[in-house]
Amino acid sequence: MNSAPKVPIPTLERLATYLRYLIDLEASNVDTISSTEVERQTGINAAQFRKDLSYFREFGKPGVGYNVVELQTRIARILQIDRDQSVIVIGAGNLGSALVGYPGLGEHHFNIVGVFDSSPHKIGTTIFDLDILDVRTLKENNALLRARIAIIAVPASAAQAVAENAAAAGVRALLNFAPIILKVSDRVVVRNVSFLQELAVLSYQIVADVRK
Amino acid sequence: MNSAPKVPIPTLERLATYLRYLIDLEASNVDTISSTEVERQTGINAAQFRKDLSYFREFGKPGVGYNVVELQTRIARILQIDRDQSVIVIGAGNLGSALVGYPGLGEHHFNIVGVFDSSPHKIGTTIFDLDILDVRTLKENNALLRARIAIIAVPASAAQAVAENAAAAGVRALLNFAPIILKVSDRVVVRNVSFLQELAVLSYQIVADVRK
DNA sequence: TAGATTGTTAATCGATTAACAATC
DNA sequence: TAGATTGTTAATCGATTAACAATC
Repeated sequence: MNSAPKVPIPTLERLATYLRYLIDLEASNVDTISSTEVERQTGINAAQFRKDLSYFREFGKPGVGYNVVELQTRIARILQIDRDQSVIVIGAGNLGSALVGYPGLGEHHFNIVGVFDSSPHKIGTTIFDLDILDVRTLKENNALLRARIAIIAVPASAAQAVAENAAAAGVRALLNFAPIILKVSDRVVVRNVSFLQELAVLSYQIVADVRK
Repeated sequence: MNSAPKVPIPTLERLATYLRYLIDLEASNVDTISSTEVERQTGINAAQFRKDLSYFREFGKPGVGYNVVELQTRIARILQIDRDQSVIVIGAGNLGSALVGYPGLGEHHFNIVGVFDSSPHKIGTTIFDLDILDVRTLKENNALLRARIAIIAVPASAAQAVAENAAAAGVRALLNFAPIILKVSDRVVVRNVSFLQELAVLSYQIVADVRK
């Protein structure tokens, strides 16, 4: 029964890029687009684009191209962002707060439904109209909130424990901003975002570039 | 003269991970580590680890392993984060402000030396002891600040123009948080961070997982 | 020395790109 | 129909992993 072909992660990442791009095209009243045009505008190889889509059955018309609105709808459905998703944010520091207020989230159906922190000074206060809850009550609260995605924006020293608590509270996916490798059950998917790593790579590339 | 072997990007990313891990090891007073032990603790394949290091000449002693402090020093030097680097942040909204105050940056020699915004309400005020400067004066200011890395934390609609101004101001590397594909000269390196993309991939993976 | 572990070459795996028959 | 462009297979490229001689 498991005939679903495994979709490469880079394909999924590009799918999100295509979606953003298609939203812009729709706003510009473009109704059809070809893979060659996608390449011209985004730099992503036309064959790559077609191959990426081919993991999910047909989308386009040979000789014509892809209908912008239809493709947009299909990609949104594939990524499950055609419907509301509840997300919790753990850690209400500068970064956590910025994420709670991040403007694009709602538009993409990611609804922040809870914010948690451990500091007595923060618990009970609000950010962007959300009460900051005690991280120790994560499990009880998420029994009601039912978020399956959690954003971890706590210091590295707290992140592993937070990840475990989130998993115990029914969370299935973690977006981790703490600079640490989380060890979680394979029922939980993790993606890491590391500012320091990004800057370090850039730092190397500036110099490597000079050598060419 | 161009005999430098091309280092894969994933290798550079892992190098930053190794560095973090080595700093932790040093704090725990471990002085030697083997590639097998690295695999056990980080999940990164031992051969991968050795291969990654092999792009940069020898580090270890056969039969013994790697000296933690020495390896740490060498990786920091490769990534150019053994010395101070000036970084500017463009966009002083929630995200930009959070990045200016991000605690790990200074420890890794990334010094935020300037923050820019376009809003008259923000220009002239301070965040984390830094004056917010007028983004229209980017070029003049960076002639003094001499940052080669810029973090772009402005809305998508402003990002392309900001990237061009940064490049004109001598910036060589961009860490872009705006959800848009920047078009820049190939003298400028870019890395993108997209929260929405990360969440979208997780969103897909939660469901894909169920099918297995 | 014997045991352990490196650095590197070769084998494998997976992702990207090219090519082209099918089709609108 | 002729021209354009898809979906997919095959070729290429590059990264990961395994294997092992060199060496501490």
